[in-house]
Amino acid sequence: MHWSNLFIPTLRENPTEAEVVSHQLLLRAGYIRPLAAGLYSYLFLAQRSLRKIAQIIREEMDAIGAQEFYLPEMHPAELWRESGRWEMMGDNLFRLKDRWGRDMCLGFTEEEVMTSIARSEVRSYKQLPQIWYQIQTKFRDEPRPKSGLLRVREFIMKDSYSFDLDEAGLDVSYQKHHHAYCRIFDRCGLQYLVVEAHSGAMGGSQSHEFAIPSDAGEDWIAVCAGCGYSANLEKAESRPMPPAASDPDLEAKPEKFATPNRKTIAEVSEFVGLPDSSQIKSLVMVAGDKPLLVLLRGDHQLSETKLASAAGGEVRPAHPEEIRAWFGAGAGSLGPIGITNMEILADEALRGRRNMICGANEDDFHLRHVTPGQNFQARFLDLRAAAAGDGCIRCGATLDLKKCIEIGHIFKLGYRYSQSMGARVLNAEGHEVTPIMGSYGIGLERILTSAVEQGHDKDGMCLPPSIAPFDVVVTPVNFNDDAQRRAAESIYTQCRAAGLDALLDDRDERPGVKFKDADLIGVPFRINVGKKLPQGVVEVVTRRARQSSDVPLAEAARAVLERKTA
RNA sequence: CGGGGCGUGGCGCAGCCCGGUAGCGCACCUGCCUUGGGCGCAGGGGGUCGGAGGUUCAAAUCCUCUCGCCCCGACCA
Repeated sequence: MHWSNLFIPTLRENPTEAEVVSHQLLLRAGYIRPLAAGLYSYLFLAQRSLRKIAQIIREEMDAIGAQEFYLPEMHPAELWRESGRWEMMGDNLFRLKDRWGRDMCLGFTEEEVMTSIARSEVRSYKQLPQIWYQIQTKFRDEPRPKSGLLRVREFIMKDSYSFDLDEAGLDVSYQKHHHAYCRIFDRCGLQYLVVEAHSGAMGGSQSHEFAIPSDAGEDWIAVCAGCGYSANLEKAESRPMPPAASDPDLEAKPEKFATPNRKTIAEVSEFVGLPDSSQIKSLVMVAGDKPLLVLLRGDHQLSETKLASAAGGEVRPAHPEEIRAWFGAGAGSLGPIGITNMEILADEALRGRRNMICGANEDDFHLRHVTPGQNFQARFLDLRAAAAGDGCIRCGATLDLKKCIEIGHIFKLGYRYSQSMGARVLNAEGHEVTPIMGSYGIGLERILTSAVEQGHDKDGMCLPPSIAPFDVVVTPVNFNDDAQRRAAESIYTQCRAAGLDALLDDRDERPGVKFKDADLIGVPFRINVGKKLPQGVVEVVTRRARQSSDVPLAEAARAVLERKTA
């Protein structure tokens, strides 16, 4: 294509609203323009890149026997009521009414639609397994869209769904997806982690997340440098660092002492001259309408996800009035001793500890010499969030926390949807059974965004050739020079004949402008046709490495092809 | 939903405190010039100052309300 005819509105300066690099560059390079909060128009370059990403995904999904569908993105509420998600999704679901007043919603994911097709058409185990997918727009009414294309209200997702007769079959479908996802992200030129993930409130037994380490990300991933264990912080287990001070070795009874105006862990620590890890942190949470007293080591943080799993549902912090009513004291003076009106859950890190400090359930008083399991009883389980510096649960090496972008998620759904929506097949014995499902998502824009986050420099993007909008740009340094122009045209034709996505920068601009623009939009290779032309030589420049080499005119296209596939 | 910030030509900003003819850089158009990293010179077009109401002889500027956007937090299979 000829650049002079294209709409590639590059900007010299960064728009102020953009903070993360990928957002700035996608705007500056003329890939996208904002329409409203969390809604972007994908201009020519973005669309080309997304099409390449979609094609890679399509090829790899097809390779595992998945079948592409095209589904409605506007759904009747009835389907969502059947699965229970109409109520569960809350404000995140885009809802609307048709002219007859019937409730509708915009596609969030497609479990309901896929399951409804399966239940009405799939009758026999002989038809299983099935893997169905789509690459379409999804809608989520995010409370806070942010970071360019990273968190938006309308985006493109590849989501697939597997239907199997039994768990062994689901394992196979899951592994196929795991494999396909690795192929997809490899081909997109991304460096990613495969991490154990929380399977969520929707049930499900196993889940992995594909994560791109990046400061722009919103997920925290715990990574072990020793054995490679990695898990989403919502799920990660760890061995805590030992307490900063050893427990006093003495037989003593809990003893009340005054702590005037000391409410926080830090204030009490300073007052008693002991580290945070010598204290018991007491949090009051509410699951449904049931209060829970949650105990952690003073320097640890609660993982609400782990607590929710333990409690079997969503949890929230108790309100100050509730705490006052249940404990007779404020939040700064709580402890487990004497508490009989609610269940007490204690983090594993408190097991075996002795003579610790906790609140006395009386304002401005604490207790010392409190020994878990002796002075109070509790259910011990893993409740704390892993922290950087903790030991790996598998090998003991030090865990690191990395911020990541979640680009893909695979998920054993189990019977959640097939059960509630009544999908049934006959098995080999002629008995009616419920098929087991998996669901598997990839965010297309997040692949592009991650590629920019991982590949950029001060001049712009350095996109991997597989997903860049063009492979190569041919740049005659002086387009008014007839010889250069003719040579550039001929090289451009050569490139196209070689199967390269080529762009000819035929604009009557100064060389600096052309070079800057080419760097900005991230085309992986550039062929400069300039002052060496009289010797029959042009330059092939690799964007990412900023390497330039002289090649004979006739070999320019082949040189790019070699570098692209290298 | 809580906290903070910002809305002035396509983009980046100044002007606002202390009311008095709306400005700068880039981009855009015309001409000349120039051609290896966002040239140079000259001329030119383009703005309901987010919106509504109020105060005032007079509002981009002061007051009230409102809308939008960004950031932090909460939220987020």
